[in-house]
Amino acid sequence: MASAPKAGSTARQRARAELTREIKAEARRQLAAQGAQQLSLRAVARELGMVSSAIYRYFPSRDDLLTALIIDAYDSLGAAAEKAGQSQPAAAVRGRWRAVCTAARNWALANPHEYALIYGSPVPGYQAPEATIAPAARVAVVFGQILADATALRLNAVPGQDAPGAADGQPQPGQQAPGAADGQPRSAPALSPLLALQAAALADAIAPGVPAPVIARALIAWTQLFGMISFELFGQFVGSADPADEFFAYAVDQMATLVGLD
Amino acid sequence: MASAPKAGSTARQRARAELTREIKAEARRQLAAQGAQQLSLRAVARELGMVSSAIYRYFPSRDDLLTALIIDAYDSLGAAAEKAGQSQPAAAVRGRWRAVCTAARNWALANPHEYALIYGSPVPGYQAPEATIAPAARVAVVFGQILADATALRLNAVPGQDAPGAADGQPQPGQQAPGAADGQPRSAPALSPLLALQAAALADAIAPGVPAPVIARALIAWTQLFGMISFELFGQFVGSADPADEFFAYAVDQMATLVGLD
DNA sequence: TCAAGAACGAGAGCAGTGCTCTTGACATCG
DNA sequence: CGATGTCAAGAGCACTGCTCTCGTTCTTGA
Repeated sequence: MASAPKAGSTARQRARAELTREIKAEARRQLAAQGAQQLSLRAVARELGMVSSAIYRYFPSRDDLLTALIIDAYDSLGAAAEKAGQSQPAAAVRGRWRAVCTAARNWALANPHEYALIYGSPVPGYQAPEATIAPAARVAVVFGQILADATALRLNAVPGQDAPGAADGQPQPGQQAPGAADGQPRSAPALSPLLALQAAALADAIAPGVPAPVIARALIAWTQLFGMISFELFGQFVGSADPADEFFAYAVDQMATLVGLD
Repeated sequence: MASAPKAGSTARQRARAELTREIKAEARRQLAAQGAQQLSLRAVARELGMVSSAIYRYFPSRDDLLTALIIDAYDSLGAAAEKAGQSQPAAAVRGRWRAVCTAARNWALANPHEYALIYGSPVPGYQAPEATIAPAARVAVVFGQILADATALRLNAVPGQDAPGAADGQPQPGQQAPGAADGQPRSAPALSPLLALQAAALADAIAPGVPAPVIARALIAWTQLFGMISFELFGQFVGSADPADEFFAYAVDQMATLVGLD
């Protein structure tokens, strides 16, 4: 984000950007080492050879430092997901889905404290500021693109036939469930009006052209993915699916089928 | 748990049990009001009119107090799930599944900080002690019973025919996927050896007689459920499935179908 | 019954935290 | 050159978890 030192700045501004970056780097180091709870402004300052009050010139409070780290974490995870999403040909939607899910898990396993920071319980009174929602959406956008590509592929494959109730994202309730013969994985219950609306809005935002029922199922897969990662990371799997590698692969596959990825 | 004052104790023991309970109650109040991070032994002591060091006679450290609260939270959630699981006739497996899921969500919404305590990021160096795993398993046990009942029902309904590869919970890989005609929701990929083993062990523990593939899918549903609740509680749904009531009902239904609940 | 001993509450104290305020040095710009 | 704004530093406040010591009180065993 704002970590590239602008060339045309005064020395003071460059020094400020530099120090801001160093503070974040040291804070990230402590975060990775001991978790968010143990992140101490004083310790960061100590490590950087400055006095604690100086930190407040750069981050007005501990929460602001944490927010910066949260944004970085979202961006880091988002970049990993995007890279994984482009690692395969656009048409290989199922392979891309698998790659993105695996990338998300690997990122979480490699950066458990960062993951806990963004997908664990939010810090006490902490309210996610506006600046976090865009980076937070990056992973969702990757999934949306895969869905959109899959939908477009299906439409092209069967030129004369519309995707079931897809055009307006607002199918008549109870009308588009018959038979699982057209790529829809299975007869699905009709979406409630509000849910259909939410799905349509989501499609408009990040997955143009994708039918609402597919979006709704993708939401399921989305929550399943991060639920699974959280369970693994937070130790909820001990005694059941631990180690979780094979269960993870199985679940990713099942969810791909659920959302109708070929 | 150990909150009922034993009758045949000395006055001192009764006073100790009483005070232990009061400390936990006040701590729970603070937890509900401000979250685990803000839970302060000193504040608890202050509120109880005692001096902070006295608390250490009852809980050797802050973590021990938190552990007690965690166990209580698991028990509270487990009790809610069990009650919901028994709110309907045993044969109504799908209705029971729905009831238990809804109960879990309602409990989480009513006790967000307690939920975050047990399903959010684990506190810094906190390692879940042995005493927590039994209460933590209560919800899983409820789900296991529903699965076991569903399996038994299916076996009784088709007396001459075994459930596919169910008897030993260890079906021959790649053998039981053909056709979705027997209650299995859909052709499913074969389980990997390790996953089949984990599922079989899990079945032995809490869901006797349930085929391994069903267990594996139930694990998916399990992680999906808590992933969904976490996303709702931790604000990951803002802008997408918020409010989440209808999405929740939809997802619960889809997961019931996934695990093959009629 | 009565003394030894365990359990207890109170208090002082240590090391640490986030954060505020003031002070004096320095760089930048008019 | 001088005014202005930025900066690091330090002292200090209120708070935290936790330890240790000190009398007191209750429990228990001889």
